[in-house]
Amino acid sequence: MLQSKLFTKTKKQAPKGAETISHKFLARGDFIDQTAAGIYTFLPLGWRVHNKVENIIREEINNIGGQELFMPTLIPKKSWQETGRWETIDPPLFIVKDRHDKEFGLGSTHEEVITDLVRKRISSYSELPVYLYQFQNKFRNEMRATGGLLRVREFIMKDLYSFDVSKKASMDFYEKVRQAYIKIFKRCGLEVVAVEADSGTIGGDLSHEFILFAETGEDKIVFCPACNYGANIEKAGQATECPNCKKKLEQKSGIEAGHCFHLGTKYSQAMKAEFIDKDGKKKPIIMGCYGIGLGRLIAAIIEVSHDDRGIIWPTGVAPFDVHLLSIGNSEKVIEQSKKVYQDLQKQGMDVLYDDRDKSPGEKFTEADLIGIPIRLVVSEKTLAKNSVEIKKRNEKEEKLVELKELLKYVK
RNA sequence: CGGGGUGUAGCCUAGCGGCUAAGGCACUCGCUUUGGGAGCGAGAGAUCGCAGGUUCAAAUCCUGUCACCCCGACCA
Repeated sequence: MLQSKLFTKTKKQAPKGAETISHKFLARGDFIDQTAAGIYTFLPLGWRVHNKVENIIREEINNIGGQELFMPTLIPKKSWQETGRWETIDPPLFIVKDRHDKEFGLGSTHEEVITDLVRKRISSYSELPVYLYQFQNKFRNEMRATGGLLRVREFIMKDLYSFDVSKKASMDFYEKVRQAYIKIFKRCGLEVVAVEADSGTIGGDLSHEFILFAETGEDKIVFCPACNYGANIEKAGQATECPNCKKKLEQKSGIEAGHCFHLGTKYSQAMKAEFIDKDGKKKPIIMGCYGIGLGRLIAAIIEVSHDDRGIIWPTGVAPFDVHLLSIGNSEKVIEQSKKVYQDLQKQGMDVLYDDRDKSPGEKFTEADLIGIPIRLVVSEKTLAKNSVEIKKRNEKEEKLVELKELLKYVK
């Protein structure tokens, strides 16, 4: 894409109110725009990142047998009442009325809807397991939104629901999701730990949070550096030594990047989602649910991957693969830049080409802020040596490579 | 929801009873410039969040209201 056509514009100063690093850089790079408290627009660059992250998650969840579907945002009161959550959900639902005064809760989580789907279609053990997921807007009526994308009131979540015939099968899948999550976070450049947590109003008998250690995190956890045991501080209570290895526990703060719940039969019993087992008896389906908030994940990536100049996107989640800058506006430079741009595109690379008539300093500074992993420069200087300069965002030194060798270095 | 804070041009800020509301970024035009947010000149852009009040005079003081931010509580 030509940067001269890019809708968004970077800013020298972050808007007032932006306090966390991720919020400042997302705002300055014009990845997002605030519409209201805790409600954001993803602008073209931000949405590209969002799509990259979404696709990583999609691949990994498909790999463990997930089938993608899409459920509605408007969920009738009746559905929530089946499980009693119309009253008990906290933070409370956003409630809207239709023109006949009928009430709906905007989806904050979809156990009721999906359990209804499954009970209408599943009747035998032979039809299980099923693993269903979606990417969908979630609405959370929080008391207060904080930290840019870290805690918002509307966001897109990947929510996966598992339906198994036995506790053992369900726990095996729970473990598979855990492994898939580790892969997802790794591909996003994050090292996370799974810690024991409370299951809140979602319910169930077992729950893990995937925590990324970061100063800006609002989740407090205790962590055992010796054996990697961890627990949410509410779950851990007053414990000061590790229940596994008895070593001293450390307190850390972190960002909750994902959450797994083993629900058991909480929803299937309430909603009569049952199957006929081999022995001919009706049994409730064993369920689990698994969420990742995409916006928060994106913010988390920035919290751990940046320098004082801007974002350092890990390869794979960056808005573009390559940022090509042309310095100087001689015919030769422009012609050669265009050629490099086209050649890279032919190779299937996603290239942002800074074709604007701006000062070099401005282009460099903006490139660092936006944080695309590979930066190429075409200028009189590089052309004198028949070369292109290449610099990785996460490295200090740039180097010259010959034009004909370029593809080897970029791929 | 309790406590604190802030609303001035698209963004960041100055002005805090007194003349035509000031500066930086961004924007438009011209010339220059081209390896780390360029220089000079010209220009456009604001009912000072909104409503009411006090005053000869209100961006400035008072009351109300709305919005946003921070701390706390809450958090699927």
